[in-house]
Amino acid sequence: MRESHPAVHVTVCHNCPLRQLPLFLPFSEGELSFMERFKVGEMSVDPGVMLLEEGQGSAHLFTILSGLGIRSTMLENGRRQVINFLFPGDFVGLQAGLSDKMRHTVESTTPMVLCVFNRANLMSLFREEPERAYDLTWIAAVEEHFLGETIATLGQRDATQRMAWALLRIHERLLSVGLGDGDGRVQMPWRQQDLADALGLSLVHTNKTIRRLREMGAARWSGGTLSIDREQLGAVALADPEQPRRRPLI
Amino acid sequence: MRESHPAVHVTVCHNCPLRQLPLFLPFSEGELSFMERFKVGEMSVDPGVMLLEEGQGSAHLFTILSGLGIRSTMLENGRRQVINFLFPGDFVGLQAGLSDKMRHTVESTTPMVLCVFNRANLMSLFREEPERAYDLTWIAAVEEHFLGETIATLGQRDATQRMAWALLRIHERLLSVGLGDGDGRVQMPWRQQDLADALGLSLVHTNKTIRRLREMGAARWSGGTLSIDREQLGAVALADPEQPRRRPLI
DNA sequence: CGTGTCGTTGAATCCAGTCAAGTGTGGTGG
DNA sequence: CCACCACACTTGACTGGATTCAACGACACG
Repeated sequence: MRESHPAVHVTVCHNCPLRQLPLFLPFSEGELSFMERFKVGEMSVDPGVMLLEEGQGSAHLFTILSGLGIRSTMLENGRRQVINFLFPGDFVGLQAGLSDKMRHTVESTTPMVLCVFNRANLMSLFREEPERAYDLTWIAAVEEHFLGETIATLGQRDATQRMAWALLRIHERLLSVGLGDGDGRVQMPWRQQDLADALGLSLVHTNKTIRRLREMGAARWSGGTLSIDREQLGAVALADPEQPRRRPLI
Repeated sequence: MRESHPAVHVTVCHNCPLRQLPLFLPFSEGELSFMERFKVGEMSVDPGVMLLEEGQGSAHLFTILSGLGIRSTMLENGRRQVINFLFPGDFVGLQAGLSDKMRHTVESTTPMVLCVFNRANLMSLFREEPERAYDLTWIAAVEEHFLGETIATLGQRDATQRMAWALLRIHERLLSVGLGDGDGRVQMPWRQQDLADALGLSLVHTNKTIRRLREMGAARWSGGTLSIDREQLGAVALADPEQPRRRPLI
């Protein structure tokens, strides 16, 4: 996956089915020179490594070539919030607002391989590669949409619905990056605590919620393997048949 | 504020102190031609108007010149989630991922004046105006960061902390766009229901929470006017002196 | 002067958090 | 080989914060 050291041979990222982000297609001849300057190199890390740390500055941006991670923040009161889970194809480090002050932590959950870019050259990317710059903005916009969905989930769904929603999303993305066994089962490297921190639930209640989903046959998750009943999970995530809260405005 | 109809005289947006976004600085001579094509016109709307509707397509992007609004989504179960409040200087309509399918609703809370752009010409902007394109991405990235903060708040803070956090943010932004009376009081056009839907609280509990903040002298809000004790509100928003939840990971 | 909207308050219920303890697995070292 | 520890996952009992239900007051508007 990284046998070719020539800094430019990055043919992996175009394989992001979920978002279909065309940012890192195999380069054609003429483009090599600039991308070479922009790309600093590749980086592979073990599980549990902090790639970006809250409060620290970082001169780099990353693209995930392989592996899974977590983006989170620590509140002043000591509680951790997982902002989102990171999958191959995701772009990391832009969220600080193009400045280099990190407001959140990024860490690897599994071994990861990343493509490292120089933040200082970002403006050049916009000048010399408008198409890729466009794609970059596209990624940011899509991710913003995802975060909006997360906000809606945290704000308006109960524990069971949140969990169903999360497992659905995670399963979907893991499948899409080829971490399934071809039979609906996927490798699920995150812990219940991570899910809990992502969904704003306590660990205990997270556990009990998963159990409930297991008992109703909507999801099985044990030993790092997850399989779901898409139909049923979807029904749970959306549901709330009775008492549709009357719309408050107009 | 919109006496000059010549579609290009958009000297307002550069005045966004909070984000300092230089997207719409007064144009120099050479730039007129392109921005003229990109900009479709201006639009002013009354309070309570849907600018973008969930599920509808939109060929347009907007910049808010003046006025306040709300971006929200409706869940399948009938509950509304306010994603964020909209202030002058905000860019609206990008969040769908540069596609034109709207996944959320944008509506005006006060009378608004907007700068309307043609989504189809966005790619041209990247080709012909890399600097502005960069700024655009910057906005998206900053907003993504804001949403991350919101997620953390919804996930990890209780009602009082959320409310303190929200009032703090809103007050800050209203001040920064010049809606203060110079004496710490600001015009606060949103209803308690809007706050409730933004913070994932019930209307009743929202009310009681505001009351609690009022009683402790941290915030006064009545008749569309809000004034706060920044110190105290900040303390409430962060707090939780006891039982710092032990870190779960590493 | 009804009607609708927004704000306010009290009482009852319940979802989710906290506390506490127990299981199972893998790693380490005597 | 087994005691010991660390870690993730479970489960039960209790508590409490937030929701829901239900009214009522204030104000605007036709």
